[in-house]
Amino acid sequence: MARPPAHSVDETAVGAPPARRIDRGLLPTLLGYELRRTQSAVFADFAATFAAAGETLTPGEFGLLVLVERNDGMSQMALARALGIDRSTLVPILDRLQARDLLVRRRSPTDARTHALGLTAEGEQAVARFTRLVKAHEKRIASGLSAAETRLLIELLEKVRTAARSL
Amino acid sequence: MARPPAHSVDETAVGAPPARRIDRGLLPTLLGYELRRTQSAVFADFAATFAAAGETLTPGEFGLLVLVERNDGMSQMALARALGIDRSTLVPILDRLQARDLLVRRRSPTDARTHALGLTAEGEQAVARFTRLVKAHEKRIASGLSAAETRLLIELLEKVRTAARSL
DNA sequence: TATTGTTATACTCTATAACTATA
DNA sequence: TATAGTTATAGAGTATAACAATA
Repeated sequence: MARPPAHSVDETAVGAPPARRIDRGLLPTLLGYELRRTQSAVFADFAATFAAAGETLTPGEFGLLVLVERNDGMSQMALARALGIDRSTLVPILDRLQARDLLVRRRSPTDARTHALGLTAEGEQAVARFTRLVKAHEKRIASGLSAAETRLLIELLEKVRTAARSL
Repeated sequence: MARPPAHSVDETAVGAPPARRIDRGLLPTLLGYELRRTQSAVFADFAATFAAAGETLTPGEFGLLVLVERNDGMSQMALARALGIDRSTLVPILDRLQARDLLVRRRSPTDARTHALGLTAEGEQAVARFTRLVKAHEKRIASGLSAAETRLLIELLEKVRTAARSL
C-alpha cells in the first residue's frame, strides 16, 4: 500500500466552508482536557509575571530551587525522584541554574558518587524575589475564587492525582 | 568575573547528610504547583491506558482529532488558534497524523491558500475507539470524586483559566 | 499588502543506553 | 554488582523568521 508523502493534499473536493465557531464536542466535559488548558493558561501567566518583573524563570525551575533550598545537601538522584524526572534530564537543568550562579554542586562528605546540592547566597536572594512574584501570580490566578474555593480546588486536585497515580 | 564551567563541583565542604524525607515548603499550597503535578500524573495515566490497549496517542492528539471531527473542513490556522499553538508547530503534528492515515489535508473549494482538514474513515473509527479509552481513563482519574465534585472541579478550573487569561 | 502553509532553525523537556567513578 | 552522575542521542513540543502561493 503506497502511502502519500507528508502534508500531501487530497484532491477530492469538499463542500463544507470553514466552520465559523469552534465546536469542542465532549472535550470541555473531560477533566484531563480542562486540566491541560488551565495549566497552559497558568503557565502563560507565570511567564508574563516574571517577564514583567525583568526575571526569567519557569515554574519547574522555581519548584526545583525551592526543593533544594528546603533540602540543602540533597543528591541529584533525590532531586530527580522528587521532581518525577530521570536523572539524565536533570543534568542540563542544573547546568543552567549553576551557570546563573543560583545553585552549586558541592562535594558530598559521605559518598563521593553523589553531589550535595545547595543554593548560593545569590540563589537564596533570588528565591526570595521569585517567591514574591509567585505569590502575586498565585493571587491573580486565584482571583476568581474565594479562599475556601482555592483550598477545595487544591484538595480535589490531590484526589485526582492520587487516583491517577494508582495505575 | 570568571564563571566555573557547567556541572563543576564546589570544593567547599558541607556538613549536612542527604535529607531523608523531602520537604516541599510552600509548594503544596500553590495552585500552579498542584496543577502541574496533577496534570503530569493524569498524562501518565492517559499514556498507560492507551499503551495497555495497544494504542499510541497523546492527549494533545486526541483533542486535535476531536476538533477536526467536529469541525470538518477547518483550516490549519483555525485549528492552530483553537489549540493555542503556532501554525508552524501544527505542521509536523498533522504530518504524523496524516502518515497514520487518520487525517487528510483536502483542497479548500473557497480559498486555495488553505487546507480543509478532515478525518479519514479510518480516523473516524479510531476516534470512536480512542473515545472509549478516554472515558475509561477519565473514570479512573475521577474515581476519588463524586459526580458533583467532578463538575465542581471543572468549574473551578474554568474560573482559574479565566483569571489567568486576563493578563 | 496580508494571509496560509511550509521550511529552517533553535531551545526545552523528556527518555534510554552506555560510560566513568565510586560504593 | 549496584548506584550516581554524565554523555550521546533521539523524539516531541514549543517558538521566530523567512519564503512561496494565493487573496
